[in-house]
Amino acid sequence: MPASDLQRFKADFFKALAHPIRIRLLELLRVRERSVQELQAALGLDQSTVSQQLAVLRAKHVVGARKEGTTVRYAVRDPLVGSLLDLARRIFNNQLTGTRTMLRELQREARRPGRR
Amino acid sequence: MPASDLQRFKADFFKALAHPIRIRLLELLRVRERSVQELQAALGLDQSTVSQQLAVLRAKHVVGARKEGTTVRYAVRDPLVGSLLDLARRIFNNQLTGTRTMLRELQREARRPGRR
DNA sequence: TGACTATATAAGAATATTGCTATATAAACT
DNA sequence: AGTTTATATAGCAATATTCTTATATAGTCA
Repeated sequence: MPASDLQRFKADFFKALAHPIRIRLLELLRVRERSVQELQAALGLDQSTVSQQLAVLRAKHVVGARKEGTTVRYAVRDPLVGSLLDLARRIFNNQLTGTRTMLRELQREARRPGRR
Repeated sequence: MPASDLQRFKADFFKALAHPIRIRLLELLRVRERSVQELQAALGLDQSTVSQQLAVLRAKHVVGARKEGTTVRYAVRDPLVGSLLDLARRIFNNQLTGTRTMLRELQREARRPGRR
């Protein structure tokens, strides 16, 4: 596999996570397996939307589906995906903290103008 | 911040990683700070392309830029991004292993047909 | 078989991202 | 001031993703 293929593969994986609905689906699925109905109800979205976004996650092998009678249960395929989301959460937290800090800093500057 | 905004924020972060060139940039930058020129040379891409993709990473606050005379040096803003890439690498590895295993399994089935 | 339920997929307009090429800005140097 | 070097951005066609609505499939049960 040429290196460029590998980068494309990696990019595709991140692309799978790059949608608000898919993030919410994964945050539910990382806890436990769930049927499409459950997901649909939990997110207040219509069936088609949920099914489509699950299809994207399935195509990238992030989740797996298990058919049971007429319902299909989805689950995260690799528990490391959960860790990835946790790590991402820590990064977001740093970013937001940075932003808030910067805002506070800006306000401080405004209160003592020209002090540099 | 409503929950949906947060999910959009998270999705945007992953979107920043969802491009082969940006992955390669980050893999270089996680080692150390680099100028646009260095990145350009290392990846064999033209100036405009590199600058554009860096702009995407900058917009999502994944990297930061530091101007030094006429050159601009980029760096990853949060070292956790490096950890994230490592974790992602482990996930890819599991996936590919799975694929290879499946391929091997398929071949095994072909050799003993109808054995189910 | 027919109706019902759960899920998947198709089709196409709306929107966003990419890839190119050209141009702009800004610092340093003559 | 004019030129060179490093970087950024604009403009726009090509491509990919998303959203919405409609339809298809497949299992279950009367």
